[in-house]
Amino acid sequence: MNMKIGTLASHTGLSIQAIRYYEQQELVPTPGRSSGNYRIYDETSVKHLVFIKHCRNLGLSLEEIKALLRVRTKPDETCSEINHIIDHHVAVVDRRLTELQELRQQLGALRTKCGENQAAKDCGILRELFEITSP
Amino acid sequence: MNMKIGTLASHTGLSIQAIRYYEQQELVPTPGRSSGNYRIYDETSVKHLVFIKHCRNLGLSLEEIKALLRVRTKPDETCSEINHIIDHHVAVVDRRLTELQELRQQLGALRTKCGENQAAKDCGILRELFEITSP
DNA sequence: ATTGACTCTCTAGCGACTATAGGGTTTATG
DNA sequence: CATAAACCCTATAGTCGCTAGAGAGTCAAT
Ligand SMILES: [Zn+2]
Ligand SMILES: [Zn+2]
Ligand SMILES: [Zn+2]
Ligand SMILES: [Zn+2]
Repeated sequence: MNMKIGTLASHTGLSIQAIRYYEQQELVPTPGRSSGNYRIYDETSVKHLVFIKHCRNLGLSLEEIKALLRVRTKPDETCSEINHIIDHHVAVVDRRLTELQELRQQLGALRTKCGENQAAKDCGILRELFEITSP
Repeated sequence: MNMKIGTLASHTGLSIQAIRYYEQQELVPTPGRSSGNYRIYDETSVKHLVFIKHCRNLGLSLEEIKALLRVRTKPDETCSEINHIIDHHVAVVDRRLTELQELRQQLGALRTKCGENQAAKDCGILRELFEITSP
């Protein structure tokens, strides 16, 4: 049942340093220690960290995850903050998507300016980068 | 013709600190100094920094920009490295786009799990985040 | 002479870790 | 039982591309 940090790391797929970092940032409760000062975890710790990992995979920041975890400890309050966080995050992702799509298009256009191996002084990409004034 | 760093900053739209940072990272040549130890720039500096700014707007890293600038100083070599950099960068952007699109879809699906303000213990979002095991 | 606007260097901070150094602990093997 | 391998500890520095600040110096105008 009990395990040390290495086992927890392989059970969760997180790195040992990441787990210690989450502890320092107060996303996970301070674990107990063995006689040799090793951190001791159990199955609850695994679930807790898998929750965090899943949120990180969705791109949530540690502060956002912290807020979700806080709400989880107050099961009788409303979950409006949760909806708020997800909605905000969706908006951020949408904005970033739009930016990246524009970028992609500009890069594609730029790439067509050079056929293959020309002399650098004749390279259409360099010319374009040097001449274009603003996006 | 000559100008100090503040003027250069407003001519290029970059911050003063960014310009000094580019100098430190050797993306721009060490500028001359006035008697009072102020950096002195000219029109060439403006073009140089606008080039950098344009590349940054395309998401290129400072190292990539450094490589482009190096090629520009060797006008008789081939521009194959330039194509290489752009191609690599397009690939990075494409990968990131795919990731973000998946993320967006997962977030959208997650958001539908909660109607509006329920009690936190009944919130479908929290439940989903806690139960889903892997992406 | 004193303000104010500008500039200088140096340092710390952001986010979310990773990597290293220099130790201590536990476990397995001979 | 001794030793080596594997594991763990803390503390610190580094990543990237800047931003923000402290504390000092310079230059123009009033
Ligand atoms: Zn967010
Ligand atoms: Zn070319
Ligand atoms: Zn790139
Ligand atoms: Zn809810």
